Formats: sequence, C-alpha cells, structure tokens
Amino acid sequence: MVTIYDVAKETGYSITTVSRALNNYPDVSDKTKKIILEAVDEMGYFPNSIARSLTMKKSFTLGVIFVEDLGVGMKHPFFSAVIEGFKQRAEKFGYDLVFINRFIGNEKKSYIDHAYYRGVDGIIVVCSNYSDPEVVKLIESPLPSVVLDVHSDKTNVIYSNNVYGCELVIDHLYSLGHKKIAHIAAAEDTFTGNERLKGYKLGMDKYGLPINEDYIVDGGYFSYEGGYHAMNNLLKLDDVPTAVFASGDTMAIGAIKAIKEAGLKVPDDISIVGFDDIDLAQHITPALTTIRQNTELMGKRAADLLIDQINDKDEDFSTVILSVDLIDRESTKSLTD
Amino acid sequence: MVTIYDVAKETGYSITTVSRALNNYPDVSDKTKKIILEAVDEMGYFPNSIARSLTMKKSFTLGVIFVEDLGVGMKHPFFSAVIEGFKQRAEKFGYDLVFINRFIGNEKKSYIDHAYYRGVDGIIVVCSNYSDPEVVKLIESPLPSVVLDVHSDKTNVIYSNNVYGCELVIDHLYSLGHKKIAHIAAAEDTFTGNERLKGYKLGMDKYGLPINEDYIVDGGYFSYEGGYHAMNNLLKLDDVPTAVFASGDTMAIGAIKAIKEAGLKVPDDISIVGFDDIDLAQHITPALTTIRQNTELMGKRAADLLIDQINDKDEDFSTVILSVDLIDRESTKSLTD
DNA sequence: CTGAAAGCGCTTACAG
DNA sequence: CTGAAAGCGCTTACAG
Repeated sequence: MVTIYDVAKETGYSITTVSRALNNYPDVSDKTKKIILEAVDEMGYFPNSIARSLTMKKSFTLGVIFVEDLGVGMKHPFFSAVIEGFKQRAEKFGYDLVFINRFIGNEKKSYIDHAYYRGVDGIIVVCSNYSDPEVVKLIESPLPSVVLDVHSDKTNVIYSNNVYGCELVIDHLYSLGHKKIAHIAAAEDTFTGNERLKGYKLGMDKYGLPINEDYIVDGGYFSYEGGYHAMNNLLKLDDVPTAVFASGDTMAIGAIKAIKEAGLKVPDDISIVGFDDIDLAQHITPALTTIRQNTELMGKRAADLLIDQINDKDEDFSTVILSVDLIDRESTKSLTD
Repeated sequence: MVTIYDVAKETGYSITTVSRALNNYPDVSDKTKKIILEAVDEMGYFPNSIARSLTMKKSFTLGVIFVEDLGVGMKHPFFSAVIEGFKQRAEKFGYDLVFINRFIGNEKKSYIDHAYYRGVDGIIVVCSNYSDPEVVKLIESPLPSVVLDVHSDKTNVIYSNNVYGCELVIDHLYSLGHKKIAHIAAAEDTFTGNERLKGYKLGMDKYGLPINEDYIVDGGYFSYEGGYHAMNNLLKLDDVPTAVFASGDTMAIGAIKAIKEAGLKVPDDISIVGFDDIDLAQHITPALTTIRQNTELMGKRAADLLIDQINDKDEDFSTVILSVDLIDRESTKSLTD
C-alpha cells in the first residue's frame, strides 16, 4: 500500500502539505496542489481510513443494529428494504455501514459497547420490540442515533403514519360494505402493533361500528405462523367476520393460508388487508390489498436525520412521520355486488 | 471513553502490561492479571478497535460486495439469506461486516480500492454477472476473498450443485409423465444460468428427450419480469410445453403470472418448477416446486473459507460445492392421473 | 515478569 | 504558503 509518506517523498513536499492538498485546504498554492494531486493519481494513493479515523476521532462509519424477534435477520423483508435506502443515502455522504452485534471477541457485551468499540459515528436501530433494555440503553446513549418504528423524544425517530393507514383500511372496507371487520393485532409491546390497533379502533368508531373484543386476535410478532393461528381462532367464532385486517403483510399471508385450508376463499368469503406492502404482497394469489410504507424514503430520511445529528450535535431530535397509501389489489371484495 | 492509559494509571502498571494481560499473554503473573482484569471490568474498558487495527494491520472486519443487476440490493432474497448465514459465522470469530461500494468520498474508485481504504481483512463477493471487469479485478487481487456462484481457481469459490439440481428437476418431471419440458434460462453471462441450462440439457438427454430450441427461452437476469416475458413467448408456440423449468424462483413466479393471465392454470395445464427455494416459494399459490439451495450453510461455509484464507495466506484456494434438494410442492402435476 | 520506546498512517495546531 | 512535531490508542520487539 502506498502511504502519504510515499507521496511526500515522490513530490518532495512534507506529509503536512500533502495532507492539506488532499483535503482541499485553501492555503496551498495551486502549483503545489497540482503537483501533489498528479502524483497521487499516478501512484494510486488514497488515505488509510483507519489512520484517519484514529486522528480525527471520526470513522465515517454508521452502525446498523438489527434486533428482531423472528430470527430472520437480513432476510426481514421490511427492514432490509429500509436499510437498502439508508445505505444508498449514507454512501452518498461517504459513510459505510457496519453491522453491530452484542459481542466483542467472544465476550458478550452490549450493542452500545460494540458501537464504541468500532468507533461508529452514529447508529440506526431497527427493531420490532422496544421493551428490550438493551435497546433503551441505545436510545438514551449520547451516541447519535436514529430509531425506526418507535416514538421517543430522546433521539431521532422515524415511522410511518400507522394510525392513518389503518383508518384508510377501514374506510376502504366500509366502502365495500363490510361491517364485521376483525383485526389481527401484533404483540402489545411493539410500537407499530399498538399504533395499528389504535387506528383500527379509531376507524371503526368513525363509522359507528361496534368493536367486538372477539374480533381482535393476537398475531404475535408479525410472523406468518402468528397470522395463521390468529385466523384459525377467528374462523372458530360463531359469527365469522367478513373482512380481516392484519397488522402486517406476513401475518395477512398466514391468514390467507388458514382461510384456504378451511375451504373458504379470499376474497369471495373473507376479504383480507395487510400492512407494509412487502415485495411478496403483489405476487401472491390473490394479490394482497395493503397499506404501502415508503421503505426507501424511510431509509433515506433516516440517513439524513442521523447525519445531521452527527454534524451538529446540538441539534434537537426530530420525529419524522411518513405518509402511507392504500394499495387496492385482489384480496378485498365488495359485499354489495 | 476509557483508554488503556486510564487502566494503567488506575492499576499502577504500564500500558504494556495492561495490553499483555488483556491479550492473554502467558508471561504475566496471575496476580497482576487479576488486578488488571478486575480494573478493566470495573472501569468498563474495552480496546478501541481502530487503534488496534492501525497497529496490527488487521481490522477484524470483512467486506461485503454486492453486485447485482436488478438494483434490489439487500432486498435480494437469495443473496440476503446467504449474507445472513455469513454474518452469523463471521461474528463468532470476532469479525464485523462492512458494506463496500465503489466510492471513496465523492470520487468513483474501484471496489478493491475501497476495500483497501477500509482495511478489511477479506471480502465476500456476491454477484450474478461475473463479466464485470471490476469483479474480475476483485477475484484476482491478493486480498483474501470468497466468491459466490462462480467458478474460478484464483480464489475461494462456493456454489450449489446447479447441474445436479437440474437433473433432479427433469427426473421429477419425467416421472410425472412430462416430455414436453421447456426451460426459462437466465442470461448467458451468469454462471448459474449456464450451469442450469447445462443441467437441463443433461437431464433431457438422460431420458432421450429431444431438446427443442424453441423450448429454451431467455429470462434475463433472474427477474420476475424476465420470467413473465419468457413464459409469454412459450405460450405463443404452436406446441405449448406441459412443463416449464425456470432457472430461478423469481422467474418461475413471473411465469405463473403469465400463465394465469392467459387463462390457464398451474399445475393443471402447465407444471412449473423453480430453483432456489426463496422464502416466497412456499407462500405463493400454488406453492412452488423448486430446488432448495442451502443458503445458510452457503453463508457459513463461505465465512469459514474466507477466515481460513486470512489466517493462513499460503493455503490453497478451495472450491466448495453444496448439495441441493428437490422440494415437491403444488406447482407440478402428473400427466398420467 | 515488567516497562520504555517505537511505530502504525494520518491530521492539525503551532511556528515561521 | 510550507514544515516539524505532537498525538490519536493501541501492540510488539527489545531490554532488563
């Protein structure tokens, strides 16, 4: 590897001047700068980010912390989509992404220790269940951070307008003539699960529809199996609902499976609506009616928030709420046709 | 942050001794070691990985290079599954993952420059199209690397037994009575596309089935749209095949869409087989019969290969070929029932 | 068994 | 406009 010393030797200038020329300091003569930049180009020199980080106490590195209960990690369709948007934006600003776990060597440490160990400039934390004390430590630490899908005034947060999305769902279902609308809710300790349950109730209230407690069933942590079991519970009811709104697409797909196994059809017998619009949603049969979250935008805005915080430590924390859209596909049907 | 100097001051030993105690050097007295380790624990000290990297010229960091033509990045269902396995194994050995792009600051550089800039100890490269000269540079560079889904004797490679998998497909289809079997092939400059085409032909030969050139259609780079268009071309034929084997699951799902749009049914009118067994495969209707690649194992073995190479530079390059299984679901049907 | 010193490759006051 | 020096926080010969 060619170092700054090699460039200094080659050009006859000191490493100080080479460094300054490289970093666009104004007080380098044009002639000197030209000579140095040419040599740099010719020698294929670029700085060693590690040495630079040690000096500057800044690594141009962002930590990604992925805590999810399903154990799917990067295969998580929603999270991976957000991280992709985040990555693209972060790279534009010269930041690279590094995954942060809770180990250092073989010892179990905390995420926050690992983040400091790696010297990341900030972190993005993506997680479905914020009751984890580890996650709380992360949020409250002075390390710049942006957190997805939770509300907090102790750091930057970003999430979709879950409540409004649910109202859109009820609007849609009601306009199709549905009144017996059930909800497959996510676990209570998830922020999005709570928000969506709230939105479901709000929507029902809006139309004066009674909220039947039997119609609110637990689907766990947004899993396929959770949706499947929840739907089976709904099917056991004396008065089976005509429409089911699941708190997440994956649960909706599990619910569809349960309905099919019971010998019923979607949407002919039961209409189904999901939330998220994961890639899968458009490809299943019937294609899933759902609420689209703008995952790419969420990732990009998260990057902006985080980088702003890094560059201006005194900045107040932001809360960004993204708008959502109903995507009307084939899993819902009018009752009045 | 507490540094090694703080620990030295606290315990009265030199930083040299602290460092040695921390790194389990044998020549530290048990008493000293105990004192130092206790102080370390109490003070919450852990080394700064950046300073350590600069000294040791080793970063305990592995670069992930993701080159794919679809632009889906981390959302790629097959790649992300492999990387997840890779990540889990790498973390066990104390390595963190960092994504490598082709920029340094705002300047367009090569992947390999970026890898050196970040000082990663090795790289995993995942890419569908290996004709890219950038990728060739990567493979041929002295930086330890492991490459997925390609064959090369210039680095470590790992891939599934694509040819055998295709033979399994033809075995299965033939046993169901199919003779008119078409193949939606992937682009010629993809390794897996080529291997699978080869396997298809081998399988057909085995049963003395004629290979009709009209039955081999181009599906591009494993995309949904590619499969959709390829299937439409197949449907235009005078003699439509009774079974179609697509070189990837996503293409198979696109093909199913085309068949449905033509008013035909899968598997009643046409049987479909995919390749990969992505998560989606089991959830679509009909559930997709496909060849399962063991993505998690692929990721873990890739990590082993790479870390071995890093620890023993002289080691010869390895080629690992993973076995595959046919997963029989609902998208194929016997012709003789 | 322990410590002083050098060095990893940079950046940035400080001085001229 | 340019350079010598210090320092970022570690590890590792070298010496005792």
